Amino acid sequence: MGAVKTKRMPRAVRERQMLDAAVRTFGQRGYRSASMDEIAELAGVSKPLVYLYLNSKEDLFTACIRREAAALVKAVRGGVRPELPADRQLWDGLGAFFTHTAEHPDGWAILHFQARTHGEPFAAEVAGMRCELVAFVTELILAAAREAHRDPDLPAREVAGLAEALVGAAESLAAWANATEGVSARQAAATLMNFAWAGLGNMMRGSSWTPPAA
Amino acid sequence: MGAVKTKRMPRAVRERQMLDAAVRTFGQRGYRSASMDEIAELAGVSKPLVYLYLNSKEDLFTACIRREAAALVKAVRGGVRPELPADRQLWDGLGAFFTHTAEHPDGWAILHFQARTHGEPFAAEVAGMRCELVAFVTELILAAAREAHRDPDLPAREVAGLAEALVGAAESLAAWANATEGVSARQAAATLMNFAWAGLGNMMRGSSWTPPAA
Amino acid sequence: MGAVKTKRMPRAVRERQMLDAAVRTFGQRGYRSASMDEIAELAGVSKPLVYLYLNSKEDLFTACIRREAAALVKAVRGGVRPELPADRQLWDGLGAFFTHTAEHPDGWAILHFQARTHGEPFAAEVAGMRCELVAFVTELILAAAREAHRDPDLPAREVAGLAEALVGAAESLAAWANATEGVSARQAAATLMNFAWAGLGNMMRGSSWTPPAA
Amino acid sequence: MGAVKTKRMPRAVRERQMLDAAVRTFGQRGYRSASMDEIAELAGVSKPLVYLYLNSKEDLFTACIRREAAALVKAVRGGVRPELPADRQLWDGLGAFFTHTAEHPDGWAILHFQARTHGEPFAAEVAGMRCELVAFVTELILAAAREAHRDPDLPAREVAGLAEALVGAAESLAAWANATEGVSARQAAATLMNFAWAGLGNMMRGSSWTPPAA
DNA sequence: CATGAATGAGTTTTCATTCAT
DNA sequence: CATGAATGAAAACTCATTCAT
Repeated sequence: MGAVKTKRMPRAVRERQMLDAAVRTFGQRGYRSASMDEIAELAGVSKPLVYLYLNSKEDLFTACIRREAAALVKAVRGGVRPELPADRQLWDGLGAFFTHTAEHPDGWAILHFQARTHGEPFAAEVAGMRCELVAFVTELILAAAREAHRDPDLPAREVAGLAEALVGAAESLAAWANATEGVSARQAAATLMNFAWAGLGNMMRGSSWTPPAA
Repeated sequence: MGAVKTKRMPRAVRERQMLDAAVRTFGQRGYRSASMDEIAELAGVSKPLVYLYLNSKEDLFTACIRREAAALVKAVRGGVRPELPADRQLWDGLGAFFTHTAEHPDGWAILHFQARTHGEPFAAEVAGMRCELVAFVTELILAAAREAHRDPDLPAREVAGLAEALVGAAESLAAWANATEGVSARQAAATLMNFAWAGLGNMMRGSSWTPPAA
Repeated sequence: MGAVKTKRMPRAVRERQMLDAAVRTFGQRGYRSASMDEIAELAGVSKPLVYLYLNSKEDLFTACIRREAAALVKAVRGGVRPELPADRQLWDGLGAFFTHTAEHPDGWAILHFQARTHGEPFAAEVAGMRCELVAFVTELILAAAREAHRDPDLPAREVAGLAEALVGAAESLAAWANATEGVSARQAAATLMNFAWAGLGNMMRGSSWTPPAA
Repeated sequence: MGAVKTKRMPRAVRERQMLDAAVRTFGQRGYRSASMDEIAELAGVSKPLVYLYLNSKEDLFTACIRREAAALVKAVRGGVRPELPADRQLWDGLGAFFTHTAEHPDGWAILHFQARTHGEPFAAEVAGMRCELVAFVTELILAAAREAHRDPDLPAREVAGLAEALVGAAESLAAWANATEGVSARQAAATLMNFAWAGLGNMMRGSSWTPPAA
């Protein structure tokens, strides 16, 4: 395991090794419990080199978050083809999401668990990624409405709520699917797709559950 | 006025103060970052007293989790009246859930973020509570099916998936509602209720979105 | 075990219980590792009472040393009958010594191990007891010389050395006999008696091993 | 002059300094009372460095025991010349023993007092060294018997008892010689040598003190 | 560039000891 | 008398971080 003791590698490669090690360590131990010693050792470099390239533990963690967030967004966006119908795009996007999180459990642990539990600087970083995903889902909802020849003037607040709930449910299900034996990415996607499509149909039909007067 | 340095309080009172301080500190700083010093100071007692009453940081954290989990379950169960129809019960339960989490943000942070990111002993504690909530939702789904004079032989796996997604979405929305200015517990509940009711209707109708052959 | 929760016992009894508990705890855990909490609990009294009666941990330990030292000296002196010949007295004294230390292992641990490893105040206390024993042995040696109609002008320094070596050997053998399965007090005494009697005979005969010029 | 705050020394040197400081501190204060702070300060380094090189207080103490035990055994074995007669070897060995313990009082305190009073892991370490010494003495006793043209079938148990008593007496006398003004290593060795030689002669002659019927 | 050597500041935890009731 | 409530002080140990070489 670990990197073989090779010398004089270009900086970019070294940095990648460090980030790999950091993601793994942060993902498994958590931000506070992970030690720079452990990360440096796993990366196969000396500690001062980590500091030279990545400044501090905080910066290192931030770099991890950014890299993993970008990778996730790229995977989701790259998983859909814009020329297909909206429902198919949503399906493909969910599939890509669950597949990516299942294949990068440490990265997902960082984004979902660690980054949000250690103060503003990190939480904000993840919030940015979440925004992108919510925006992406919102687009798809509106596209679906257009395709159904519905007036695009769906109530903005409800669309926002739907998108938010959908992303939130996806995040929860990702953890569940990762942890539960026998639940595949495809099954998780199917469960959620049904959920989402029903809610969306309801909304476009204008029919909804009416809360009591309270 | 305020918490003047009062001395010699009965043990039960002091323990409550300590737990209050601990919940707040753990919720805001995270398990590892929270220091026993800070907790003791916030509780207005010396550190040795915290150890005398609560043994260790681990035990203290566990005690926090238990108390907050019990309080949340009690709030949800106490928010519904079993003689009402199932949909009304679900609505009331969701309302109670969002209200309670909004009113106890630190407790919710502990349950949702901190406890799950710091190893088995803690995660298991929360998993117990989650099970109770999922079971509660599952009951309601089945009750709703009965009330609609549907055969109660809904596919178990789908009901489980629905309940899981619903609870997961609720958990995510709780954080969102807490963080987003202008989103009330009532609104969060409404969004989710619509979502849930549509999914449930779909399921009972047997209609669902069909994934492509892939 | 422990003392049954009885109230209002005379001070002397309470003190005895505390010393019993302290001897046991100090003997097994060592001076530093023994905690006042543990001692108080084992004695079946509250901690402040221990302080009321015995002042401090140091004083408590000193009291233990004194009691156990006195008991040991009393056992040895009480084990011999002055009207018997010197060799029989030595034999009986050694027997009493090994029997007592075997029957009071915690007390012996305090005297032999703990008291000597924790600084002057305690070491001095034990040194006193040792002096008594050495003096006792010296008496016997001189008595033996008299009985053998030897001039009592044996070289003082050699007598001192012999007594010292004898007591030292006895102390070491006590630990060895306590720890080694199958070595009884009687056997330990026999081994040492042979040793001693031979050395004594040698000395009285004036014959001794002569060191090289060096 | 003196130990000016010198920096950046090779690891081996620093380790030696730390062990020196630890032996001194443990020897004088005892295992529990010695603090890592004090040891680090006496060694002229920071505490983390002590932990970096020697892991824990337990490991540090074990390292001390090992070093001092090895040094003592080496001194004794190195003090004798195997080509000389057995009695001369015993004399030289005792001399080396008393000289070494007198010159390294802290090391001897660790071996004789501290290590044996603080639980198995440490006691076992010393027991090993003791075994070596007892074995060495046993060899010499048998050699002496051979030189005296005695049948080498001395009773094993008695030889063991003699060796044990001899080593025990030596250990006790070492403390006595260290503590008593005006008792040199040579004198201690002479006292014990007489003792031993007489006992040995007795044993080879088959004559011994006979305990009363009891 | 790369690294072995080094540390300041902080962590959890324990313990002897004292009062107010 | 007896005790539950409370703490100051210090212990072992860890970690992010920096230089001199």
